[in-house]
Parts: sequence; C-alpha cells; structure tokens
Amino acid sequence: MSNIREVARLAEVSVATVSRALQQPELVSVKTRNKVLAAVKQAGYQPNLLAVKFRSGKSHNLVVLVPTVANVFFARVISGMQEAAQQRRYSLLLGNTMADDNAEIAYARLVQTSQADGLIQLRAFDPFATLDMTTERLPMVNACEVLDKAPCPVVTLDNRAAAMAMTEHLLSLGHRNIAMIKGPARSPLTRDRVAGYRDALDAAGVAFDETLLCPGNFTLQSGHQATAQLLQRKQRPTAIFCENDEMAIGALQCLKQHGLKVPEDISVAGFDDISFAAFSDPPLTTIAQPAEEFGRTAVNLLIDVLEQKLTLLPKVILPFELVLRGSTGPVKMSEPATDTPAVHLT
Amino acid sequence: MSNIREVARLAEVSVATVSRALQQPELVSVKTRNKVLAAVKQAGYQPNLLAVKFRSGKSHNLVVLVPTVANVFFARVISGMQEAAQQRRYSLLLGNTMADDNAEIAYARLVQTSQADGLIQLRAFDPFATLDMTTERLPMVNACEVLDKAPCPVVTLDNRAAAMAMTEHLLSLGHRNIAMIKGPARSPLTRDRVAGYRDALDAAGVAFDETLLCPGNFTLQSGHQATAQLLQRKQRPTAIFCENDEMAIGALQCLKQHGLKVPEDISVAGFDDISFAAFSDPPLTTIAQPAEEFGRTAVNLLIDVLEQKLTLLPKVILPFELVLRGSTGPVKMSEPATDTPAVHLT
DNA sequence: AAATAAAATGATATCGGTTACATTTTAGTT
DNA sequence: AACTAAAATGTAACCGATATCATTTTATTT
Repeated sequence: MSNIREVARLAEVSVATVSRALQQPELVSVKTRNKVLAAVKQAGYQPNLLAVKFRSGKSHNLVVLVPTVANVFFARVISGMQEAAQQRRYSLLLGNTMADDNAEIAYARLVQTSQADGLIQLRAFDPFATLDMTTERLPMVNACEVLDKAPCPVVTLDNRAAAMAMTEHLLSLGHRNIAMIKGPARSPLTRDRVAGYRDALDAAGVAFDETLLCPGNFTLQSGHQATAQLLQRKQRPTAIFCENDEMAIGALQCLKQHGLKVPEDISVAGFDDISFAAFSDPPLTTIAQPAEEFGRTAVNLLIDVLEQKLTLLPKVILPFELVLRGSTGPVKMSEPATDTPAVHLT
Repeated sequence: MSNIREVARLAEVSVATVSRALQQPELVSVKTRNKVLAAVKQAGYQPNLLAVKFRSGKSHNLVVLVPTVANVFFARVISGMQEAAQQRRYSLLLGNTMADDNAEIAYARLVQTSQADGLIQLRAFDPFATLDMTTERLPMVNACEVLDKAPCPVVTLDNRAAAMAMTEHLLSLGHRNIAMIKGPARSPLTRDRVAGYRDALDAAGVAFDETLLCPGNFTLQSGHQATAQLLQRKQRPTAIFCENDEMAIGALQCLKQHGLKVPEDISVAGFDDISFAAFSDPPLTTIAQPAEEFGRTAVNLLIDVLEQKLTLLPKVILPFELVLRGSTGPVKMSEPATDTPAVHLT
C-alpha cells in the first residue's frame, strides 16, 4: 500500500504539503494542490487511518456490550446505534457477552487499551468498576437495563410505570389473578417491573401473591416452561404478564397446547413490541419500547461525552406505549368457578 | 494514560527491556522482570494497542456487512461470528448496510484504510470491485448469499437442493398448486431457491406456473401482503412455500385472518428455522440452516486467509435439514372443488 | 585469571501520518 | 527597487510500541 511519502515523491513536494493538501486544502496553492491530487490518484493512495488514529489518540470506535445479539429487541437497539454511529463517523465494535461479567470486562479492556474511545453497556453491570483504575473513569453510557447508581449517562424507560400501566390494563378487564413471568431475579429491570405490577395491584386493593411470580430468562422456551408451571396451579391465573414478548409468545404456544383459548380462557401480555408481537396468534398486547431510539440516544450521548459536549450526567427517560391487541380480554365470568361456589356469581 | 517510557523510568530500565519483559519474558532476567512488573503495576500501565496495531500494520478487526441486523437469521449468524472472532482474538466491526451498495462500499473502505484486516459479506455483492484498486484484492469472505463467481472463499448452503427438498415434501403430500413467496428478484438466493422449486415440480411432472411466484422482501409484512394477493386468485394454492420464516409467519397470520386453517385448508412452509418457527401456530415446517456455523466458518476462513494459512479459494457448503412440523399437511381431497367438477373426485 | 561464549540490556530506527516551527516564495506597498 | 506582510512550503519532532543491532554483563571453559 502506498503511503504519504510515496505521494510526496510523485508530486515533488514535502509530506507536510501532501497532508495539508488533503486536510486543509485552503492552505495550499491551487497548482500544488492539483499536483498532489494527481499524485494521490496515480499512487492509489489511501491514508492509513490506523496511523491517523494512533497519532490522534482517538480510535473513533465504540464498544457495545450486548447480552445477546440474537435477541430481537437488542437487534433493534443495535440497528439504531449503527445509524447514529455512522452519522457521526464512528464504528461499532460489537461484544456479544451472554451477560457474562468476565466477558464484559474483557471487552472493556478495548477501551483501556485505546482500541475504542468509549463503551455502551446494555446491562446493569459496570465492567470498569473491577478494572484497577489508576486514572479517572473511562467513558461509558448505560442503556436499556441500567445501574441504580450509574456513574455515567443513562438511557432508560420507566419500567415501573410501564409494568404498572399494563397491570392496570389487566385489572381493568376484571383480572385479579394475574401471573407474571419475570426475567432473572437479580436484574433491576425485573425488580422495577415487578414493583410496577405490585403498585397496580396495591392501588386496586388486590392482594399480592408471590407464588404468581415465575422466573424466566427472556427466551421463547422459558416462557413456555414457566407457563406450563403456572397451569399446574390448582387455581390457574386468568392473565399472564410476561416481561418480554419472546416469553409471551412461548406462553401463547403452551396455552394452545393445553387447549386454552387466548384471550377467552386466559389473557397474555408482553413487553417490548418486537415485530413478531403483531403477528402472533392472537396478536400480542404489549408495551412498545422505542428500541432504535435507545440505540441512537446511547450512541449520541457517548459521543457527546467523548467530544466534551457534555459535562453533567444526563439521564434520558424514553417513553413507552401500551399497545392493545388481541391477546388480552375481559376475564371470563365463570372463571373463579374452580374454587369459588357458583352462588357468588348471582 | 501511562506509557512504556513511564514504566521504563520507574523500573530504571530501557523501554526495550520493558517491552521484552512483557512480550518475551524468557529473554529478561528474573530480577529485571520483577522490577518491570512492579513498575507496570505501579503505573497502572496498559499497552496502547492502537500503537501496537499501527506498528504491526494489523488491526485485528474484521468488518461484517449485514443487510439487516434486525433479521433474526442474521442475528444468529453474527452470534456465531462473535464466538469465533473472540476465540481467535479479533474484533468485529459491524456494518448494518440495509443492502445498500454505497453503504457497503463505504464500509469496505475500512479495510482499504487499514482499520480492518478483512471483510465478511453476507450478500451477493462485491464492495471491493468498484473501489479503484491499484493493488491486489483485499481479503474477503462471502457467506450466506454468495456471488456466483466470488473472487474469495465462500460459505454457503445448497439452496437449490434445499428448496427442492421442501417442494418434494409438499408434492408428496399431494400438493400440486404450490405458491412460492420469493425474496428480491435479483438475489441469487431467490434464483437458486426458485430453481430448486422448479426442479421438484419438473421431476414430478407438475407444470410450472410463473404466476404462483410472489415477490417479498423477507419481512413479516411482506409475507402477509403476498399471501393476501395469493388468496385473491380464483384458484387458490393449496400450499405456500416462503423463502424465509418471517414471511411464512406473516403468511400464517394472513391465512388466519381469512379464516383459513393451516394445514387443513392450506399448507405453509418456511426457510431458516428461526427460533420463532417452532413457536408459531401451527409450528412451522421449514429448512433448518446452521446459522451460527455460517458465522463461525466465515470468520475462521477469513482469519485463515489473513494469516496465510490458506492459499486456494475454498467453497464450504454447509448442510441443511428439512424440519417437519405442523404447518404442512396432506392436501384436502375436496380442495380442487373450486374450479373442478366434483365428479373428478370419485 | 584470561579468553570466550552466552545472556541481558540499551540505543535507536521504524511504522505513517500530523503539526509546530522555520524558511522560502509571492504579493503588495511606498 | 527595496521593504514588509502574507502565503506557501519544507524540516523535523512526535504519537507508543517493537525489533534490530550494538554493547555490556554474566557464566563457562581452559
């Protein structure tokens, strides 16, 4: 590959002039500039940006830690990141970490070693916290699932309010026996959504029943499995609120296999509004999150930090939307029959 | 950030010794090595890998051009790439190109400018072809949808045979009126799968009907739309073979909305075997592709090329598998009734 | 103890750009 | 024509590591 010296030789000027002709053309006479451009063309010269980055100390790369790229919601987030990064001329280094702390720490080292300028974390874990830092904190933005006391800008959604809104919706349909298929127990996301669920129950004067909370891991399979468990209860719930759409779709299948009709026999709600949610049978009632916007905002915030356009620590809260589709409906009047005398219904 | 000179100063040795103590410890005396390691620790030294990369001329980055990261199949491919790249200590630079030639060419420049060592292309387009190359070809691997005459290693699947296998399956169930929802017309993938479909029809002596081919774009929506069109035909098909699972799931929804039962009234088949395929209603008969393996293989091939472990141009063909689920079934005997006299059925 | 080989360490060029500073050329003024 | 300011260009240091080659130190042999 030809370098700047080669071009300088061809154009019969100094390397500094070549550099200037390309970077600040106004500093170079038209005649020289043309000579240089001709030489660039002749040599097929492409500046070695690795050298530029090294010299400038800026890699113009951002590391993104994604728990699972194969998750549809995160795929949308990444899509938004891509868009914003490209616009601002940064590249994304993708880290598929399977939510493994050590894998994330390994990726965080890319920032420490100047291979990336900053990091976007989509999980409530601070990979820099454990790196023995003699210097100040490295640039980071935390999005989607955020740390309670994040030492960095944050992009999130009011998960508690969203879960409350969904639960209120189910309550308004007459449901009183509402199960929830959660995510991993330690996750703040799970905690907040359970809290919102509880808020709604409390406000409606419905007793909270811990045993209605079923653990899942955000996959179709886990939604199916958890639902199967719920159906073994002597009094089965009249509605299942899943913490994401994948689990809700898993739940739908399980219910179908048990011969239950949704929403006639049981209502199902999801969270995220992935594309498949509108195409399930029945289409899924869910909470829509602006996934791409999460990505765009996170990238823009991080670059703002890097370019010093930001001093304080912003906390961006994106809006959610309750999307009503066919998977939720009024509770069946005969429902409590299993363990309630029919006389109550009169 | 502290650098190697700082460490050398602290350890009271030369920078060369520091470098050696870290890279080839066996060349340095134990005493000196310990002094250096202590200094490294004291200074919180992390080698600037941007400098290392610059010096070595190798970025250890790979560009991946993905038509749509939000596509479930590609998400799995990326997942596999990640895994392989991490193992071999490379990073992935992700380019979400929306199948736009110019966007891909822009990303290809990352390789030209030494920011990445090679490129993986998941589409039948050669972004290097248009770059005026004075030098030899830049390292590239083409996977999933491949160029007919790819000037590089290739990872693919026998799409023609796979489509033929699925069509044969449908034929064996008695279907003679089989529609196909295709991908974009220009794609070799589409061409090969249509060819395989036709192979099977020909072998069975069933006439090929061009009007049964319906264009789609691999999204849920397009599957839905195309199906709606097919249902307007005076003689509606008894089976629909979709070129990917998303479109098949879109088709399922459309059929449901029209009050048609799958597979009793009409059979539906997909391609890819994404996770949702097993959870649709009914579960989707499809062609399983080893998506993660595509990613892993592509990355390993590219790195082999980069590390000169490869001279010839390999063409890896991964296996597919026909996965039979509930969305395909025998053709209804009364089906041809719409435009065939009942007398034929006796 | 001297000679020699082997091991350890140091000085420095190098990668390919950018940029501060020095120098030369051109344009403008009297 | 002489002088000055401005514009254009050149020289060389620099970014942080690696690696070659030279030099010094240590170990081994006689």
